[in-house]
Amino acid sequence: MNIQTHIDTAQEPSATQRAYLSIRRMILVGELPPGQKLKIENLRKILDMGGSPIREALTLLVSDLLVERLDQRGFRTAEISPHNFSEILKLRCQLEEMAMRESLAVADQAWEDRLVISHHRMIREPRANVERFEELHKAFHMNLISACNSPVLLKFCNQLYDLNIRYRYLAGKALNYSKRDIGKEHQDIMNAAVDRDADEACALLLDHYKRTGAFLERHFTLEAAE
Amino acid sequence: MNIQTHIDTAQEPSATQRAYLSIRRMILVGELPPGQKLKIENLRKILDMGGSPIREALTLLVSDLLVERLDQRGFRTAEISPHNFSEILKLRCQLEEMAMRESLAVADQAWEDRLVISHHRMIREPRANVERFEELHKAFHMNLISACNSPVLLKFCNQLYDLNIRYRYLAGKALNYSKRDIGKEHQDIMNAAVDRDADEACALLLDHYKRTGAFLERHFTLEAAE
DNA sequence: ATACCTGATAATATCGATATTATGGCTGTT
DNA sequence: AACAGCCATAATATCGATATTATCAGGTAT
Repeated sequence: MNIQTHIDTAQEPSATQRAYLSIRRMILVGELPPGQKLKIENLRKILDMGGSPIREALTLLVSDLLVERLDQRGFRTAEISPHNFSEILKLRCQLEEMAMRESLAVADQAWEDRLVISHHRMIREPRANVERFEELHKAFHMNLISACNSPVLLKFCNQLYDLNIRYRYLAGKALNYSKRDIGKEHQDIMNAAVDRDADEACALLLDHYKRTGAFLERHFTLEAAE
Repeated sequence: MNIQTHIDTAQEPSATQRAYLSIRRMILVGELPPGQKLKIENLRKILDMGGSPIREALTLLVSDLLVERLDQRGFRTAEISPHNFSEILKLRCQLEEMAMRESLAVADQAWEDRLVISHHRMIREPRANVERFEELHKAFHMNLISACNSPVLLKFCNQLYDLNIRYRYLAGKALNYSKRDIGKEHQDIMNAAVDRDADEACALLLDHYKRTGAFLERHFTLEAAE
């Protein structure tokens, strides 16, 4: 429910857990569009369970900022807006820079191993399987900052990552990476990180984010203007 | 449930809302000590309501980091530790500085009015009524940064504020303000803010936090060593 | 004596049903 | 014709009960 990007305690998940993961996924990939009303009855049928775990899952999603609760009028998926996107991008850059610097300052061998492994897995995954790739992509980015000795900061970064990826999914095919070599960007960031070169790693990371950000910003601003 | 520090839609609150506020208060002021098991049955008796709103309130508190959920073993209040305290203090300083600068950069007359009013109310409140004073104290601090056009950042600051205040309550009477003039510190921060002097306001604010922080840090570190 | 298994107990997680509350169309009035 | 108030409908919020799961004490085997 929280961070646990790399580990996954393979237990039979509770109904709440299943509901949380399912609904979260549906929101992130856009199956449930922004502003969509979330009727308990509907979700019950889809997920085949009682109302209580659904309510609980939705409540968890509220604090992830992926769902909004209205007085006594139920839940709906969070709205999107150009401003909200800019806000998330900006915060993400600031918090991840903090986290990166702290992480690199105390990073040990175990961290380095984690990082290299997650990078390897990411580049080995065919880009065709979008959701799986995004999962590995997130794992890589979270591992960069994972040595940072601040669970709360990591939690915030994790949340912001999810909020951001939602916009990426919503932009969907419109995303145009043609002028970029994403693979090289990742490689360079990792190299700088392994060298413990915080300035360089942060510069590359923020550039990595801002490139995609600038594109998406334009995309959503234009779309909102329609 | 979210920010709403200054406004309060005076509607009859739902059972969930009541449970959330009650339990949150009990954790913050230390009536429910750190690590305390939270049995639904107990809370039902105390709050006189069904189990569902309680569960939902506890779920909300999980994402406030005030409550922890254990697999299938229920809930308990979050543990405390010197390291956790330092982490919160540090994050708070960094995030509030960001928020303060953004807030002052775009602050308008309405913001200034809000700030002055909340300051006035705070200094008028007798310190005897601790909980009421703390409420006003929080309102003042949140108002400083309230013009910042970033709801997510405000939400984070709000959360961190609550996590921090919990430590203050736990230290309780041990808190020794004798060498400080808290009233003047607040006044100076407000003056700098009203002057839109971001550097000065931030310097004073961080000093304000770090003074209390340094004391509490010592307090909890010593206590943990016992 | 220690460790492991087992059953009784207590607590949780979940469900189905009910009471409460919002919504939207309809009627009557201005 | 437009608007306000009202009623039927649908959805939510909440409750009480049940099934599932963890905990812990007591007993047995090593």
